[in-house]
Amino acid sequence: MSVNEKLLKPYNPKETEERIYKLWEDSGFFNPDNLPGERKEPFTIIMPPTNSNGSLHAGHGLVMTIEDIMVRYKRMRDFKTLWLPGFDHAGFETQVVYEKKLEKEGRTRFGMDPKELYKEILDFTLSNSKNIKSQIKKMGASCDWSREKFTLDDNVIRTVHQTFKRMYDDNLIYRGNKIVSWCPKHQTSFSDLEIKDEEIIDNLYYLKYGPFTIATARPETKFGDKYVVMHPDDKRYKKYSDKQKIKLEWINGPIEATVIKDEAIDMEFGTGVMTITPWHDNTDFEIAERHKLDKKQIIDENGKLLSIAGEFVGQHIKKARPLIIEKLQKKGLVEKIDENYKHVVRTCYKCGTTIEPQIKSQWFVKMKPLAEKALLKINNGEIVYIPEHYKKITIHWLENIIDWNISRQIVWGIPIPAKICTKCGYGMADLENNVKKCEKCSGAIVEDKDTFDTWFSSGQWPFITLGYPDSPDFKTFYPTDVMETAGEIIFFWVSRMIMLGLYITGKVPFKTVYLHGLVLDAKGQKMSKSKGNVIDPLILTEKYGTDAFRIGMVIGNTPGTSLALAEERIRGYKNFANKLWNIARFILENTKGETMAGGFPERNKFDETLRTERRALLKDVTEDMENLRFYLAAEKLYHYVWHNLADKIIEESKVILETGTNEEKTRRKQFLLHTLDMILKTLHPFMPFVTEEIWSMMPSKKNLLMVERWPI
RNA sequence: GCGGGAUUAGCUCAGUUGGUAGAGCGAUCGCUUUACACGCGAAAGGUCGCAGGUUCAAGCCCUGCAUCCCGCACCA
Repeated sequence: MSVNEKLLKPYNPKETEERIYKLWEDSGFFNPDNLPGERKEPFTIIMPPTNSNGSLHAGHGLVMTIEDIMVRYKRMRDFKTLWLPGFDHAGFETQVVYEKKLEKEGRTRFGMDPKELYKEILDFTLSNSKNIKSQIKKMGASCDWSREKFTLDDNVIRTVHQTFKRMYDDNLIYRGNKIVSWCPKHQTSFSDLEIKDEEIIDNLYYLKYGPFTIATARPETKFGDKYVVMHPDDKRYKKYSDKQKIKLEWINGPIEATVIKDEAIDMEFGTGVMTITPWHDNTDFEIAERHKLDKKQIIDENGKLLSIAGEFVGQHIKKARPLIIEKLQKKGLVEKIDENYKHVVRTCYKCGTTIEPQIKSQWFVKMKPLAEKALLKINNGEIVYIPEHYKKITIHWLENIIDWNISRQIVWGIPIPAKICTKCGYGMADLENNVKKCEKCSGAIVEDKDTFDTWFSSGQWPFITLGYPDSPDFKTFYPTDVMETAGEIIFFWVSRMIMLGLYITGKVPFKTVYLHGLVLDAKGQKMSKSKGNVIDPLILTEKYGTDAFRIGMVIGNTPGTSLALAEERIRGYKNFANKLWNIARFILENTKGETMAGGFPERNKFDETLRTERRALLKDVTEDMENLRFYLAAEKLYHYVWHNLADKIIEESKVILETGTNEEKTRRKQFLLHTLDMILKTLHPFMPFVTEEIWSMMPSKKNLLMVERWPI
């Protein structure tokens, strides 16, 4: 099909996109080593590794669009541009997805051979990532596939292990017997971030405990309670002294309780007296630690009562609670029940199961020293946050950081290279299987069966992907320039990358953090499978073209703000792609035979106005691009193309090209060609396919548009 | 309780250093005009949450208030 024939039909993204992407890929220009010209200054973005447990969703569409805009712009500005793609095994997330799949098949991971399970999930993940990769290509992403990384690649695991060892040697990682958040359904512990708070209305039970009345929402934990705690300043309980023993009748018979005075008690709450269950409550644990009190497990890992519960042993706490209350009532120990008690319970962020705090021996990262270093850099302004308020949020989090539990009791992840003493519980990092007995007590050791929190490894992603410490890539491209990701994972990922990056390499891993918001459905609701309102970006690109989807995701979407994705919106930008196509048709048809070489014939005042306008736009747009204000740049281009170039300039050109002198005609043709040239270049980062396609018909064309110079 | 954000046209949202309010979609009227009906033209629509303050000038800066959203912590 000749150029003109093609232009005579409406723009057809379906016919165009795959062909153009192949042109780009075959050119080799996605790889910074192959870019034309002298390029000294690098520009690097590490793509957030894509979860490989499903297919591409609208949020990914936004990531691919924004990052591609950045790298295409920088490539056109002569940077040695690297956008490094990756795929994420996504530890717990993927395991949850896979468990659901197993459930549907009537299977369960419990009782499965861990190696077998691992292999199944690996196959599942690899087949997903293959699919996602082709979907990323459909979005037009110009990333360097030759440098693609997977979070379970050998060198990733090796580096993560070395980091673990180094932190262990530096006393930044320790094995601790501490209270952790345990999900009884998923049978693993979590860090504090995998917890979702939920407000519920519950019963608050007022129970008689010897001479006291205690208030509790969880009577099922009270079997082992033998410490009764009150505030030292509470006048009501002045006559009781610290460590005083009191004999009293309790759920399963008489016990001896010990009075403890502790300032953690809120005198206003309930009766100002409580009993503690250190094994299953954070605050209680802390009180017990302070006073060196006994701790006893009441509830097992499945949420069932242990033998300490006497007749209730083996019962699930949910079922046991009313029975326990019944028994207490019979014994006359229930004073009253407040049925309207509003409080917050902590739940598993994935399944909503109530978290059961448990004391467990786990690996923890000491966060304070890491956070302090990060705070220094952030407060120094060494990392730019877009939008800015994320900086404050980060600082607030870092200033209040607590130690990070990095052990997970799941198979899908990077194994923790450590040995645990069976006698004293001491943990030892051991990369090469050298440890044969406990270094502390000489007791027998076992291999740690746990895996790392997936964020512990992805927190090292920027320097790992670039081949720390020896690779030339690491020297060239680290620290990276922009980390573009979802605002949601500012703590999970971004902040930890800063801390771990600083710790290992001594440098902040990126200079700018660009955080986008959530992509919501047209009504502004969060998309979810259960609500059935998930928008598949590929259906939209199929229907309206990838360019329409991309610019539709960008215009009017400020960083950090969530975006309601309405189909009509994308449709509107499809019309824009077509408009651009028709503008090109008009200009190319009316400038046949013209070349763009040489200067302009003498210009008159009128042309000068147009040229000034165009120059002002270019300056403005370039400034927006430099400041990552893509939503503004795109909108200005849109407005200029449609309401200036098409509505005004082309309309008056019809008259000039019809009735003008030869000189006027030539001058106008040149103006139109140069304007189209500039528009194609500046729109290219946003709408790479249609611009590249039109570019192929331009008289000024020498190389692919993707490596043309930005026209300023 | 601590922290962050939002409040601008019917809807979704822009508005960069303060200088007479913008876009898309929708709704109205009129056009098959040879780049484009995936289009063209015309008109409609906002006391910029409320109350003060700074300023020659405030959607934008300051103070207070209201409503909504999010994160963190927490009282058993």
